[in-house]
Amino acid sequence: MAVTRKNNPVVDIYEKMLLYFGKQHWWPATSTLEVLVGAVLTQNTNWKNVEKALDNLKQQGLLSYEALLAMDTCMLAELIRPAGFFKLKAKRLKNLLAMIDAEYDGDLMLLQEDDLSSSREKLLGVNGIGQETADSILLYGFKKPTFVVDAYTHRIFHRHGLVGEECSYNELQDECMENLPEDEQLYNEYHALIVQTGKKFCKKKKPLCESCPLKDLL
DNA sequence: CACCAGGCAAGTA
DNA sequence: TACTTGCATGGT
Repeated sequence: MAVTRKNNPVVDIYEKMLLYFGKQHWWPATSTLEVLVGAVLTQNTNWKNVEKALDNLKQQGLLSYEALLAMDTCMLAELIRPAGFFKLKAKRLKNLLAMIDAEYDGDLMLLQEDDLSSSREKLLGVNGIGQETADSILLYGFKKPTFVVDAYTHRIFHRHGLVGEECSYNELQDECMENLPEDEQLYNEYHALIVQTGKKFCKKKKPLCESCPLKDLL
């Protein structure tokens, strides 16, 4: 009975979200580098604030690998101020650029063309790049088939009894990837839809919402 | 006013 | 290892 797939809540959640919101076509960026920068800037930060920071860089024509590498860290911090944690994130961006410079000769394409596991390890080795940021870069920047897990994923999956309260990033990621075909486009939409659903229906203070499209799956 | 946002690392015991 | 705290702006 290999062809018959039993009822799969991970798939059900996806289909409900897709039906409600439609395709998201992430990541909202016009270059690979913009994905990397946005991935760091959005750490524990509302995307609206990230957009302001990105606009500052764009308006100055400074959203490029070369410009950011050459830029003084204090100046970078001021430009990204609206994104919050700006001094910290300026350093983190510099750390990322320095890694690309040292490990890939400053060539973003070499990082992108590296093996998934190898490039993931390199990203995780950067101070300031954790698992979610690394996976966001790999999936949305480099189109690699890795699943991005975030706080909303944890909240929603736990609410639906799919994972425990104290489950790790890897456990949650495995739960997702084991129940879905290895498909970069699917992972792309899935995480984007989780974020949309989370923002609209699964805030911390609002554990349950009548109009949530996932309500009848509980 | 309090609370939250598309996390991560460092400090403490 | 297992908690706790710092980082910071801007929206609701």
